Amino acid sequence: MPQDESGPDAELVKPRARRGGGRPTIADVALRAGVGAITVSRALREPGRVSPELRRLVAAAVAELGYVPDRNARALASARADVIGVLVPSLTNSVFAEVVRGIYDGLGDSHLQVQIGHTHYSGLEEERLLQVFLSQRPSALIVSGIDQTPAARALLENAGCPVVQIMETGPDPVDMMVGFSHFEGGRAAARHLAEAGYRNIGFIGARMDPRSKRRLAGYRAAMEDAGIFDPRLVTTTTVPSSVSLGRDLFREARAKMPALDAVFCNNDDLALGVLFECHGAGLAVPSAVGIAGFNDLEMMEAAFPSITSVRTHRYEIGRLAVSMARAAISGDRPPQPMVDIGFELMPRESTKRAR
Amino acid sequence: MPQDESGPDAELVKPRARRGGGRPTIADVALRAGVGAITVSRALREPGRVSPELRRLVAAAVAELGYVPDRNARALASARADVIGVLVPSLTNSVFAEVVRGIYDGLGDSHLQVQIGHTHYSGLEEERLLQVFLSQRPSALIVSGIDQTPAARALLENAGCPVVQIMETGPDPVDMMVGFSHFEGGRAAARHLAEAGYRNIGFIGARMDPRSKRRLAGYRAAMEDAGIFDPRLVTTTTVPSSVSLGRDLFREARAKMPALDAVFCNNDDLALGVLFECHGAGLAVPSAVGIAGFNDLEMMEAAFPSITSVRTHRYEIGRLAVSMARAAISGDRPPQPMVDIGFELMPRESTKRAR
DNA sequence: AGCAATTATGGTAGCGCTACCATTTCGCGC
DNA sequence: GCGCGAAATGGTAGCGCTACCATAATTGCT
Repeated sequence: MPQDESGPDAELVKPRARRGGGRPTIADVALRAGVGAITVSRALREPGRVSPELRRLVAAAVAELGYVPDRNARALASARADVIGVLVPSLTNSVFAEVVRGIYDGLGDSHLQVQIGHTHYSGLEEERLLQVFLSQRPSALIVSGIDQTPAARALLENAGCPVVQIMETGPDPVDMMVGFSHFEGGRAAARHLAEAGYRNIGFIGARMDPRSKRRLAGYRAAMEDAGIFDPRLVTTTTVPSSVSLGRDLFREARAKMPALDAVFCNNDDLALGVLFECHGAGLAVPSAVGIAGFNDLEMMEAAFPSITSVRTHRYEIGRLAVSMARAAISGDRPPQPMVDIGFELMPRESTKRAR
Repeated sequence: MPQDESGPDAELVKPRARRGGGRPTIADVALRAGVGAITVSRALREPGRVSPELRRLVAAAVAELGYVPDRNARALASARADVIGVLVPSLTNSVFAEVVRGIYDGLGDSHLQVQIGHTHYSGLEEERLLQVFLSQRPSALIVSGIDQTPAARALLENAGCPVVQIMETGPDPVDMMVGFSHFEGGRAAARHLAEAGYRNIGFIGARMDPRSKRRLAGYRAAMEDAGIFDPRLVTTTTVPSSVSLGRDLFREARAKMPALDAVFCNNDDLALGVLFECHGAGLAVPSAVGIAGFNDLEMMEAAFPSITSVRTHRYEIGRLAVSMARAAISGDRPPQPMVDIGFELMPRESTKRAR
């Protein structure tokens, strides 16, 4: 016990104001409850290991003092921060915004916090952020995609915490995985257009990150199966996606291939742009041009005509990723470390060609 | 100095493996560089206070050992986490997604991290999150809006760190403020519609959070100025905004007021829904119905016809908020603690009524 | 030259918590 | 009755860093 407020040597050793600003500490709670500090710590973290009586005493003292544990001290002492690091390419992409919403919702009443990093679709930035995150000893990591650089992959493998890769499925998970096959998603969309009777089905893609490339590969597979693939049907750019880019790319595609009678778009923003371009150019949808998008954002159903899209379960991916991470943190790893959450083709007016 | 690796009492006091997992610490760097630990600390945080020679030695030792400072230890010792807490209503609202992007970009090369909390438009949730954030002693707080509950307001005033309120301007800032007048934005949009020759100008609003209410008030002021206000022109709901909700509300508005010849929408999602509803119902835009939105998302310009909207500077608000916070953290508060960043009316095809 | 005022550097003592081990208490089987 | 393992509780010693103060080295001034 250091000393009383007016102890004999109060002049000698000035009891300088507590650095922390006078918030109650675990020692204050322990004193008030008449137990050891460690018991307070346990009562808060593993209530099962403390007798009900003491648990009640501690709870009362916590309430009386308005005690709030100091996360920084806890993290330092346990060499583990109650933080889940999340790496996404971008938050303005509403697909990832919904994933992140799912992640937050999945936290529930746990004391975990989320730390978000934006890779801007750059592997190098991803490496850098991983290092920053790891320097905090996170409880878990959630990363987007399966195309990490070798260095990033090594960091993840030695992270010393659960890792969940999201958005995609693949053969070689670092640890756990929740996603779906973009290849199959692309294939399903292209097949749907072919079955609807369209013949010159274009592909329009922006950004062309790895997932977009796999959608393109799926499209190509379906087109080759149907014997109607032609490289001139494909129009892509590395420019980030937008609605107006959809208009531009569609114009470009038609210029290259005037017989174009349908397009499968990389994502829904582009699809919306194509729809507007058709309106502007007086092309009837779906009779003259069929349109299919990817992700099935809310507006696809509300559009006129409503736009066919491949629904992806973004919110659920976020929730599931967190729930798997939480399970792994508490020691019981999910029996199934890889989850293919699938997708759903949503056929709508924009591909109902009158035959 | 505790003891050598094979000191005399190495058997007595087992030098158990370092808890932290063997990462180099500041003491290792100090030893390597031949300086005191505190000098290393200073060389990293305030290089100006260390001689160039030692600075170089320290930098070399850091590089050799791959030293990364432990944020948790730093936060505990300094009673200050290098974290900016950010409270937004929702991240799936792309308006706030862009604010957040601006915030991240505004961090630049500082060592600050961002912690995001979602209030879900709830004052109580905002209070709860503020308490969680404050328990970490953040370096600064950025909160959305000016309508905090009294309890939240008190928390902010005693936060002990810079606080920036964003998205709006108002008379009584907690500390600093970056935003614009939603009232004036709403007024400008309504006035524009009136000047374009529309007479029965409706207001469509979803969610109706405080900012939406102020836009409505601005609309009403403009309408009363023009002598054409009628309460039946206003159609609102507390349901969250969406494109399909825009369609529904517009149908509702027309049912109530068949003479409706224009609408000012709370936001761009609703405006897009109105456009689709017009397409679906065969109503010509802009001749039969004028449409104006709010925020000026990218798709407004790309729509057909392009949609008039009030451009808000969301990304800039985020950037500016961080730069003000950073200035305040380093002691030089911006001379101008309140910034009205304004807005810009973007007149487009959807309100070009042929007269 | 002499001395205060200023720098640059270092030592010490925590920040508030938890890992680790020690101690105590209890119930159980023989 | 006694030993023994399990459960409950506590003490001690840090986790890695920085605030605070002390000391040493330098400067500026009269």
